[in-house]
Amino acid sequence: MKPSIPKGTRDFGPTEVLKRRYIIDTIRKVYEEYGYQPLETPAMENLNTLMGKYGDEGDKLLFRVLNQGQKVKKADLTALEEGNLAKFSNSLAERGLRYDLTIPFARYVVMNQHQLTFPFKRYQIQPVWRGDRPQKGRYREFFQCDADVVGSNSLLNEAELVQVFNKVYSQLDISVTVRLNNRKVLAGIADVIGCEEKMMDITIAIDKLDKIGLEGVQKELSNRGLGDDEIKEVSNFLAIEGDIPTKLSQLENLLATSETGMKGVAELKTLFHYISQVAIQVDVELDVTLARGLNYYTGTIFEVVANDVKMGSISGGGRYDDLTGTFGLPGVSGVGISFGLDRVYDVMEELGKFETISINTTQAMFINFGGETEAFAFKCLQELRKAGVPAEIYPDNAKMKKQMKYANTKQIPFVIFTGSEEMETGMLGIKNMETGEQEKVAVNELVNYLA
RNA sequence: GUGAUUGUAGCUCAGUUGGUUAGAGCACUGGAUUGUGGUUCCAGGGGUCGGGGGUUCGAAUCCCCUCAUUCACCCCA
Repeated sequence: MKPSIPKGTRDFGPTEVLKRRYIIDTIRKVYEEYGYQPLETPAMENLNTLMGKYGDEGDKLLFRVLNQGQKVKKADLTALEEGNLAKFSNSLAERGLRYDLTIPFARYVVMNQHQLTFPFKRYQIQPVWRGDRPQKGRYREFFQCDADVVGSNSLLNEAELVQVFNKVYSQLDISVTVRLNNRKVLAGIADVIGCEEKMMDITIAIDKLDKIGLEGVQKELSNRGLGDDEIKEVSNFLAIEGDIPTKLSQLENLLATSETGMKGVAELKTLFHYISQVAIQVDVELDVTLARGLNYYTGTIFEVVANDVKMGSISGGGRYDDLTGTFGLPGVSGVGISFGLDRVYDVMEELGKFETISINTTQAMFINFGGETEAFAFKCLQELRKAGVPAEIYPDNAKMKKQMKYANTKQIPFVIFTGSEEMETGMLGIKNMETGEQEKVAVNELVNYLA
């Protein structure tokens, strides 16, 4: 048979793993610097934990884990006959692969509420699964790097998360724009035009502004059932321009009649004030058209895009006022962000940011000359490892050329010769693979030489 | 779920209006060089042309089906 892996999944070879680890380590260190603590949850959750949390689209994209053993008898064949495929497929599975890290976190918080000290700050770097059609920057298995804080309404949390974006992307040397908005502002827009129930339709439409333009948005609003006057009012919001204080005051004017909207503006004002107090190198924008994010966001919304690469958002996040409510713990507010590891990787690859990262860890390799010298080299090797120097010996007495080629391909910086002559004199030949120079070094000097 | 795209050696790709034994570069193996890689030269191995069916004297090439890929829409990291 021809070997293959499932659609939208990937193998990661040694160099890819090292590059991915570099990104993960960068994010993890910044998270820890800001007081977030690690958490890991199972790949699988009970389906009822997951269902209904991500909208209809999300439910469709959930990977279900088929029931096994006696549980297959639970299959609802009546539903199948009636053509109710959704009901039928739900009867086949009770568990599913996690779709994001936020819902499992909420579940964890509720289950452990009495053990946790609030505000609780956690980070989580694990894979998630979605049954999308793969395309650029979109995979069926991908890593998210989340940081969330629950049990605090303070906008200082939001400000710190912007700092986290700033620090991580500065360290990774990616030029990005952090876009900010507030769900309450979006609700306010629907509010002032008297279409509260159409908030989702409006946000989905205006979110496409940069993609389909003003006329496209207006057309979409019309398709979604808005009248001409209402569309005109929405257009006023799309026309907001200028620096952040200007935008905020324009928003204030337009939203004056909406309590919710004004609250959103006030929150944005506070957040931008906090941000202005600290050093931020990346671009931070207020974008009224930013609507993206999952259904449960209620306050601040974050999105990060790379400035020099055409790719969807590489990070996102937001505040959710009642995330744990569905699990029986109402009134706990949280805010969090997520880095899309795979997209960050793709961006860095496209920008050539990995060229300076070393793909090798082995510092020295012993050539294997066979016979007694093999054991001698093996013994010398132990000295290096004991001193913490990553080293290896070529395991077979292969041709010199083959061994050298192996060291060269693996980019091992030093090759050590321990033939019969070296064994007698105790002076080992050590070759610098970069310069091609070779020297004689005593066995007990090896560690110092390589240090 | 919708619409396109591309499938030829391990990888990246040529392959003319359908015409002899399907090619190149890189990679790999051996040799020039029996204790010295990365440069050079020589030689070699490696192909169900994604799969199935059809048209034809003849198909990598044209038609149909199918599978896979990539991209876009929807939605999202």
